Amino acid sequence: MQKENQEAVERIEYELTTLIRRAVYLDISDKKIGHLERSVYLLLRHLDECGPSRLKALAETFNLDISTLSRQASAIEAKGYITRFSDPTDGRVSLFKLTDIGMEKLITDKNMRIERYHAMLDNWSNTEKEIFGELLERMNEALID
Amino acid sequence: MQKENQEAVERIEYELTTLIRRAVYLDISDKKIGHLERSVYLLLRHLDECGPSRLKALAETFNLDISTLSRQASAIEAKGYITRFSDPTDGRVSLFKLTDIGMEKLITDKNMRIERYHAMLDNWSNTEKEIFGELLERMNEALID
DNA sequence: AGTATATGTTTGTATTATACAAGTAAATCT
DNA sequence: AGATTTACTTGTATAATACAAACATATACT
Repeated sequence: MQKENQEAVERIEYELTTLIRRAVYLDISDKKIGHLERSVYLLLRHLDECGPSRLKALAETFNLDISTLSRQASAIEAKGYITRFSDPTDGRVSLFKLTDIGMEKLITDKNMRIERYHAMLDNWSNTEKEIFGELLERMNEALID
Repeated sequence: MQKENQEAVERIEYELTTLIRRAVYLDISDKKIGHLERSVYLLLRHLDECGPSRLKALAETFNLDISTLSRQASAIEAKGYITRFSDPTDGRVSLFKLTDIGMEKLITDKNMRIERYHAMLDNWSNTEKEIFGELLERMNEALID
């Protein structure tokens, strides 16, 4: 079953698998130079965007087991970036929200990341950046099962 | 230091981190339905593209420790997808190459992956796919330290 | 040639992220 | 009020990884 755009799709497959490997490596290196780990960054970012969240919702967002999120959240809480409070309408539920420190960390880290993207994409035209962002967004839509 | 294309870059940063999380998850799910793990897939693909390779070179390619590659390669060898042979010019070096079975596995897996990309990108135009592939390739260039 | 040093790989050990299962606490249903 | 469900935590096992030590082979120096 040969597709008309076989080559383009093969290239996308190739480049995306490569990109993921490199990006994951970059995250690991980042950790060593003081950036937040990706998991922490994503969790803080989610709380910032979506407001207080419970573990179950976070686990679904990140496609991870609740027990994993439970430990992640506890660790991030211990660092003082988030706090936990009881849902007034349901005593079983722990809700998590950003602390001021967490918000500062998030902003700092986000800016460092964006700064790096600026540097990496220095020689791209505005239009190219816009198109890339748009296509990435569509790719992300497509990646949802 | 406000950049003229701040928004586009922020969007790229956002979408890329999201994409990585989703893609990593997809890889884990894939493993469960019979696909090769990403690490195995990448190693087989590299051997196919670059010919017989030594551990040190593989470790550098994937930004992993040599000891990690040593174990990965042994595991893949045990499955029969690659074989090891001595470099005739240097008795210390083990070179790895694909077996016939490994090549078959690689082709099958690659086709499954590409098939899925075809399905995911079904409603993209040819031009969009081409542009996305090209920009991904440039992004990958940019990601090299 | 013989010893010291460098290189390539393997193996031992510790850490981390993860899932699954069992346990605990709180809410809901009857 | 007791049974069931839901939300979370904790115990345990596994896998991927890095770092360090060990081992084998090659190269360099004298």
